[in-house]
Amino acid sequence: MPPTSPSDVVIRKLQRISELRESDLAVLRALAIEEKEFQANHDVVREGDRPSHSFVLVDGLIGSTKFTGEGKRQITSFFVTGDIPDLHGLHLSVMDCTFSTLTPSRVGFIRHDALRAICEQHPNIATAFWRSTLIDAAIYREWVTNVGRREAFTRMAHVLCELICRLRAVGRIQDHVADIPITQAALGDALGLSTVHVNRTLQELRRKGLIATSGARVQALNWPDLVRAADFDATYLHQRNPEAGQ
Amino acid sequence: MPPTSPSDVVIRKLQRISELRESDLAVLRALAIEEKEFQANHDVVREGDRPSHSFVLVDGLIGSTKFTGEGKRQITSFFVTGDIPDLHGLHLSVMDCTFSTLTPSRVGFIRHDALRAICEQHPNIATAFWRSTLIDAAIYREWVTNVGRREAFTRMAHVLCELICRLRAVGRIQDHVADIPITQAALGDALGLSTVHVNRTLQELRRKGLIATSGARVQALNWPDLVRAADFDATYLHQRNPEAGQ
DNA sequence: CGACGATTTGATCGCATTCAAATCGCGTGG
DNA sequence: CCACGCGATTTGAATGCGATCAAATCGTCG
Repeated sequence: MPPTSPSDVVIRKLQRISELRESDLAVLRALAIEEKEFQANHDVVREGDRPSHSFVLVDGLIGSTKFTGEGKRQITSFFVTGDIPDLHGLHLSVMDCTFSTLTPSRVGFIRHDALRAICEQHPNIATAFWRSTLIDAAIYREWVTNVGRREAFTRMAHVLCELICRLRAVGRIQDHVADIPITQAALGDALGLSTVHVNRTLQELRRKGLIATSGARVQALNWPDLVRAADFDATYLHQRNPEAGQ
Repeated sequence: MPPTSPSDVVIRKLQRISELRESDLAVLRALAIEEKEFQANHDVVREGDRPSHSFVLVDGLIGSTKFTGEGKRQITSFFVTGDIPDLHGLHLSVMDCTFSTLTPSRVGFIRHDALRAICEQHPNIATAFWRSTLIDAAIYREWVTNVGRREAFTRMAHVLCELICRLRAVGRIQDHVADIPITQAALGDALGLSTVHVNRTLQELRRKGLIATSGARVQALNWPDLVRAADFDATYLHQRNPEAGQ
């Protein structure tokens, strides 16, 4: 099969979250997207930038990150294949966060003026993009709760559940096995925990038989129990067919 | 002067964050909004609801809240006059969080179908509404960072700075004096802290001469130092004229 | 005055951090 | 093929920030 084109990735993403007409698809297929590769731990867009493009994540894992004045890093959300992490840049001129690759990634850049033209002429597509940013916001909300009110064990289980659900939705998972070469340090930055505690928490999850890890691979050994331990309810992901691939 | 109409509040809000034409204003002025009063600590919209309206906060303070399985509450964001907290409900059918009043509040309900019709016919207004939800998302992002990586003292100072900035932007503040009858318990739920620790943290802020409180009133005694202590940078609020009223 | 919610204080506990060092895993070069 | 280097993971011990529990005080409204 031919390599997936970036615009296909965008189309599939929008189809997962909203209803598109055949005419909309044609418009999106014609969208010019410039592809680029990044190694792990590279900034795609930086806080303070005033970008003229947004980017779609074609493959890999990206984090929206912020730094405190003390230099501590917080990852405020993950992004997987199909996501358009900085779509908000279309209407917010200054970036208030940095988007960094957490694994080697392929991204496609889309000109803002092209997006604006499409949104103006195709309200249906505009709504789909809008909806995409709203789902991102829903995830941020859940993360506030996760970091603010859940203890480390539950918190860790919760992000893992989220990642597995989102990766499954984009076909990146077989049998609850996620191939995520994410470091424990990055997990800590996402959870507001120290690396040391991330390590111990993962050990506890393994000891309880909820997950198995082999290198970068994380496997949910007992999905129902993991979900329960995580206090996880996928509603906030607003997936149209959440049970797909269960 | 005549009492402010809900649609005026909406118009002012949108004007603060984007450029509107005279024709847009006329459309918005014609928007039907049904006003309602709520006491403090009442749910306006609940998690799980599938509302047919969104609401604008005409006066008061509202929190977007979530509960963990253990029954712990997290406030994921505050909303002030002019904000449309559940605008995301326009494109996300199921509510993933509850909106509760933190003080007695006046809110105005706007039908989704009316909003959809406007957005379809006036891309300019649609963009303004979209932008409003993007700013909400930016605030959620900052809160993840605040709760995840800042210690109690800085964290508390940070929310206070945010609240003061936002209240000032809507003319609810004279001389850094905010009239916010918010309980320490609610502050704790917003910060992911216990009520006891909120109390002690506020005492520390007072002891250092950064704030003064008298009942519900919070006063920034030394704005530059408070901002510094808070590690606060208002960029994420995406206000068009951030220095207004400084 | 009485009542109830909010604030304040004191004492103890525990989860997670911090610091330090050892081990593992893997790619590179001798 | 082995030695080396470097980043990631793991382990141990000590510390501390904030939670929890319990009780007193304040404030306001009926």
